[in-house]
Amino acid sequence: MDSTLAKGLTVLDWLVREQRECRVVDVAEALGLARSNAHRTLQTLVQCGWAVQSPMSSGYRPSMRVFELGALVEGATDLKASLRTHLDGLARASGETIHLAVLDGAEIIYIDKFDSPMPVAAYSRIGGRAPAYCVATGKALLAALQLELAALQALLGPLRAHTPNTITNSKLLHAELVRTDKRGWAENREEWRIGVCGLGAPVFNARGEPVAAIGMSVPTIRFAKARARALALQIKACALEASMALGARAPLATESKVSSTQPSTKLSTHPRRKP
Amino acid sequence: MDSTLAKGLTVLDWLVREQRECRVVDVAEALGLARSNAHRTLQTLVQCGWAVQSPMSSGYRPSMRVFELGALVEGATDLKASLRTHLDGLARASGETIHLAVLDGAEIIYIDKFDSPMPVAAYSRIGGRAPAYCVATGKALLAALQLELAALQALLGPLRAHTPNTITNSKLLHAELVRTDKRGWAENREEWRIGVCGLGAPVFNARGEPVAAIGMSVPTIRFAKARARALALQIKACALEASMALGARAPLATESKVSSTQPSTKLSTHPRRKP
DNA sequence: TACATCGTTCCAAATAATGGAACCGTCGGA
DNA sequence: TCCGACGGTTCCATTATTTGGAACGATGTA
Repeated sequence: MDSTLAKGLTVLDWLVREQRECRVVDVAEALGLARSNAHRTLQTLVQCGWAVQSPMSSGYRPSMRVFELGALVEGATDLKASLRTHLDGLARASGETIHLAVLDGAEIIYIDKFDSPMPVAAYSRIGGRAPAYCVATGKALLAALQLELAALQALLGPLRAHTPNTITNSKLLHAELVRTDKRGWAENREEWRIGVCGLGAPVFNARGEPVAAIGMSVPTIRFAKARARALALQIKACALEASMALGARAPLATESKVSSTQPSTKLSTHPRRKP
Repeated sequence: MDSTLAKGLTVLDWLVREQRECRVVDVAEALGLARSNAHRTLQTLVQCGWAVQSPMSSGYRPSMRVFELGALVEGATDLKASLRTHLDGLARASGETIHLAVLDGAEIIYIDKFDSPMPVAAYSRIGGRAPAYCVATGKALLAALQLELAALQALLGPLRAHTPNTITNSKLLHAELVRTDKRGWAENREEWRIGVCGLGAPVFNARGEPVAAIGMSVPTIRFAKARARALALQIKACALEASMALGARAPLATESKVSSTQPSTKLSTHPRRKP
């Protein structure tokens, strides 16, 4: 373990999250480094182009290179571009806030967002995170992975309650995920933030792998049963179109003339994976 | 200069740009490191959460944390969100590809993009770069900085020609930037890519600082004089609205009843800075 | 079976990082 | 104007870390 590298990455991370111009002493204090050490580390970051130093104040900020690399990482740079039209359409049709999210371990990260004209209570940000098992996009992605109970438990660890509605029993969660995968969309009823419900559906690539989820955040007031159902179908349709745009194969017709060699369990209406 | 840190950052950078899962030997070869060294460095990146190792192939990829931090860096996370409506409107009104870009040294970086239904020859990517003096967004931002000739030369260095139309004389460039700042929009006539023209206008924040530029890429075929002019006025109007949305003050009325204490040179119709 | 490739571990030698001290510039009172 | 506090930067002997060759084991290939 290269401790100097770890130290430098910590400094960079801290610098980014601090969201303001930082001085040498700030870094030194915050991370418990000697002034000279903090100074040298920051200078190295500057020389490597990961930070910039203000010529007058001599304070430090992260450079745009971090943004540049971030944009590259989301291997989905094109994914985002290809799906933007779909998301925009959904945003207009529903009038609600729309998200695009990917799974990162036990959390989801929002990679794109369309704000509703009617603002939602919960504030979300591109690059922001949420526990996968608490939000609709996360549940949609987890469901699409079709994990066994044990694998699910291993991935998520203990389920913390964030509201009284959070599902904290992994067996219940697993059962819901199976249902979710079958019907093709996920639901969140104030399981992450009180006052905010959500709907989500997975998007598959040409290889049939779930690569992202389309989500919708809806204030509970506007989440009456009939409307929720209508929105859910909208999302599901949108996610299906999006999958098509990525080259996924069409769902298995009307499920009536499917050859009987197909396994009957867990048959969902999505582009198939694990063929 | 912490060389271990520099090495680690190089590895991370390389890993991100490689856009594929990389093995220890790949890194070792590409960067001239000993196998054991590359291995330890990658392990450190994984332990610090900047990379992930595939459990089966044991190959390495950058983690979503890099994306997360990138999104945070673009201090403009909210800038992007606030301007998205404007950009979208402009994209629809014009039918052309729209960009949002910020200045990073002598280059601009695209931080948002709306693709035209009629595709442009030049391919651009969110997170992509271009020389500021060759593209409309870059010229709009440079113009808004109101640099003296010497400062401009210092910032840009020698001007390389990327097409026969690229402006390679810094005096000519400076003169054009002064004009650009006055009229409120910038133009690029195949100075970066043959076949592609562009228009751009700066967006100012509440403190009157130029924070981004709205740009439009138009194939030369659709860039006839009359249309170009019409589009330029659209962009200028859009950028002004966007500036307002960020809290910039309105331009100085009709420039008629402006107090005579104002310096007469370089007076532009944008929200003022350097008060 | 033999061979090649690659990930990983180990360790003594070589090198780089560390942090205290000192220096210098700036700012804000007294 | 002088003083003291603060913070950025430089220096350097001590210390701790990184380094890379060698070796091991696993996996795949001729």
